[in-house]
Amino acid sequence: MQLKTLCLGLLEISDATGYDIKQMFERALNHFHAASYGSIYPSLKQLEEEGHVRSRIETGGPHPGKRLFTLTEQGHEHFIKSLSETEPDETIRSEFLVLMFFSHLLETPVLQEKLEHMEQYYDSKLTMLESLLDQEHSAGIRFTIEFGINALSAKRDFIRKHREEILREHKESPDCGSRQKLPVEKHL
Amino acid sequence: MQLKTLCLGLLEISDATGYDIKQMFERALNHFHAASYGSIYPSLKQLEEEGHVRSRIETGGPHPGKRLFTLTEQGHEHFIKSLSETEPDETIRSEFLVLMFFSHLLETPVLQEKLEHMEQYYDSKLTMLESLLDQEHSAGIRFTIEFGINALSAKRDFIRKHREEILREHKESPDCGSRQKLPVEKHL
DNA sequence: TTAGACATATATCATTTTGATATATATCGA
DNA sequence: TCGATATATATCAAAATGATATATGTCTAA
Repeated sequence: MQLKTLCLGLLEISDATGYDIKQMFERALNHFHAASYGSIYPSLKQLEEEGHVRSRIETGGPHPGKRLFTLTEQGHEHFIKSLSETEPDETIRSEFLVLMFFSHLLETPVLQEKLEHMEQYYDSKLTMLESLLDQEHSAGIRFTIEFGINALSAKRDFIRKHREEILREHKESPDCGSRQKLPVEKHL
Repeated sequence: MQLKTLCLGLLEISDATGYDIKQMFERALNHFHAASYGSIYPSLKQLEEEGHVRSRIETGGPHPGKRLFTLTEQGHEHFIKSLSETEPDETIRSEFLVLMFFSHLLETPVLQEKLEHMEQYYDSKLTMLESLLDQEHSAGIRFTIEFGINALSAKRDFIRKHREEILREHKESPDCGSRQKLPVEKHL
């Protein structure tokens, strides 16, 4: 699913500026989809060219001149159709696991620092998600929050459970930066 | 961390062609990092220009003409440094959760199909990961596999546990495609 | 009261990455 | 020996990131 489509979806919730959309990504979609201004504004522009959204410039208010986008009937229809057609999957890019994959090349204190950092990372994400539960949400949105909490705590707990063991093993192992090849099957 | 850096890391394991690197991504890094040919080949080219890798054309073998890349000492050093400096985090893009977020706009049978699809998706990923455990691995690599299994099963089990409930609730609720606004706080 | 920090708001752009396509040879099984 | 699949490289338009620039509004502590 392209970002354009997702913007359409967010405009189902309420009329919004590009800035508002960015906010929604950071607040409500934070744990499963990111987006940058560099893609949001061009998306909105294209969407308007295609007739899926309309925009008007606000005259009053604290920020006159801001551009508010509204979904058109065509855009609504298009979103429903796209949504029905997207097959569910997920993509993960974990710098943390890259780090762990090559952890034999790190020094033990560095590895320790990374593990602690990651545990904190998950903790802060969890706190953020849990705070969302204070508000009322549709069943679907509630599902995404609870799903996120479930996944995040599983990962945090895994680190908690294995950190000491990993660190102990790591301290005892030899290499660390040496140029020798890994004891790994070529086609692993 | 850029793909270039990661390619360097994979060349720590063994000399490889662009194709081999793609294979490693699909087999060993599958559950936490993807990469396409369109970025792998250019990365390798740049890496060579920068002196981080060297390449030679194979003359014999079943595929004469293939270009084998080797890490240079400089490349090795560079990788260790980059690795120590990357702060651990992870990025998730879940089309599945996008679907769930807007699930009130889907028809119940469609939602049901998506949920089943996702459960299968996690199952097949799990099978793949579990098969990796047959081989011997460094502690770090073993960690990435077990971490992946842990996270994947948490997510699969969450769907299993809540699928019926979600579907029941969904069937009872009204909207589905209607243009009415969501009962959601604007700044959720 | 006012300077500085932070929030709101939009825009642009080089660089990176994706995803699709094209091409060619090798291998393996029916 | 035909066709499917695996090995191998390359290119490119389109999408997305991440950084930067700009401007105004609001809140707070000296």
